[in-house]
Amino acid sequence: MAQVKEPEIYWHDESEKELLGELSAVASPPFVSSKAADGGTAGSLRHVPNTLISSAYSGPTIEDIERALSTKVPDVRATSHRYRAPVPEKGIGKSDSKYAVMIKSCGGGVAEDGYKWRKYGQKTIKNNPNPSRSYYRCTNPRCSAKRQVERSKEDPNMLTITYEGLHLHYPHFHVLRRRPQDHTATKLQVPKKPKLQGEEQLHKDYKSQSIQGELREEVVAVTSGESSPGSPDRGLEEEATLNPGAGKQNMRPSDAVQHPQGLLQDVVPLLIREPCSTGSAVSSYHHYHFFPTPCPSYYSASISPPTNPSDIDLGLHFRHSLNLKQSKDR
DNA sequence: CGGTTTTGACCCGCGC
DNA sequence: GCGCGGGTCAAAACCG
Repeated sequence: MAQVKEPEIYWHDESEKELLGELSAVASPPFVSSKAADGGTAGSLRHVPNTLISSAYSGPTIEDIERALSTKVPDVRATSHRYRAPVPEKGIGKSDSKYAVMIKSCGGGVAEDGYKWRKYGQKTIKNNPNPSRSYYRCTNPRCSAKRQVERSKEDPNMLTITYEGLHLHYPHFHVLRRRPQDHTATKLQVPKKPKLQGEEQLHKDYKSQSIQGELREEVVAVTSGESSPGSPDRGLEEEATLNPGAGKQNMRPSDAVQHPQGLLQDVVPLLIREPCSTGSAVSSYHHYHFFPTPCPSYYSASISPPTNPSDIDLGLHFRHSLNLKQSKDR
């Protein structure tokens, strides 16, 4: 794989150093990837031992983050709400850190991935019968992650989500879930008027998204746990930012129990774990059921371009986990 | 009222 | 140099 280069990341203050310290203990990236940049065949499904998940990741690494943090640049964001995100010619912010995920859309929307995105543009794409590509940027001001969502040319039911950049914070729901009171609040949070559909609704419902506990725990059990203790005194956002988890190499069994949701959401985009959580009905009303309705296409996600034999077929993994859960429920 | 989405305009890289 | 197309900006509209 091409060496991942430095992202353009702007840091505001000394707290970033703390973040760096936390990140240094993290082995898990925000997204599964990837050797995606190494090339391969999209859609190929292979079952790889779970233990390879972390090793298969070839996206931004801690080293990359450290390098990025070592290259401080003037903080444009801090001085102006309007900024033009620098797009380095080379580096993590560009092609090397792109992860294309193909996912079958259920219900006309795109799946949640655990992060909060703000749409900043939309373009019609030439040679694509499907109307447009949407551009999203992570709402976390410290985060330079972006993603593009477009429908596949071949199959309008397939969404191609291209992630670009690196999340330097927890997924949003991770924070919600980590606090018992938040969890309760989330559980009771039901939108009064689910109106929007598809991707739009996704963003609206984002804050009410909760973890589908049972499956999540199953998946975590076969992948990786999270050991960062977290600080109950920190605010949500701060906790999300400064406490991005810890690597499984540091994990103790008790940690997995304490934080059953683990790092999964840090590692696997929720769209893969939960590709059908595309609307308010799913994300808001069914907090404790992985899928409210049968969704035959779940886990049809694949990392693209998949690359080499060490690629992970997360889909197969999670399908397996889901099957376990469904059998239990029967 | 603050955050998000929409959407036309603008910027910029690339190919010819 | 020019045109094209992808990516981003930014003001207005929308929404809770």
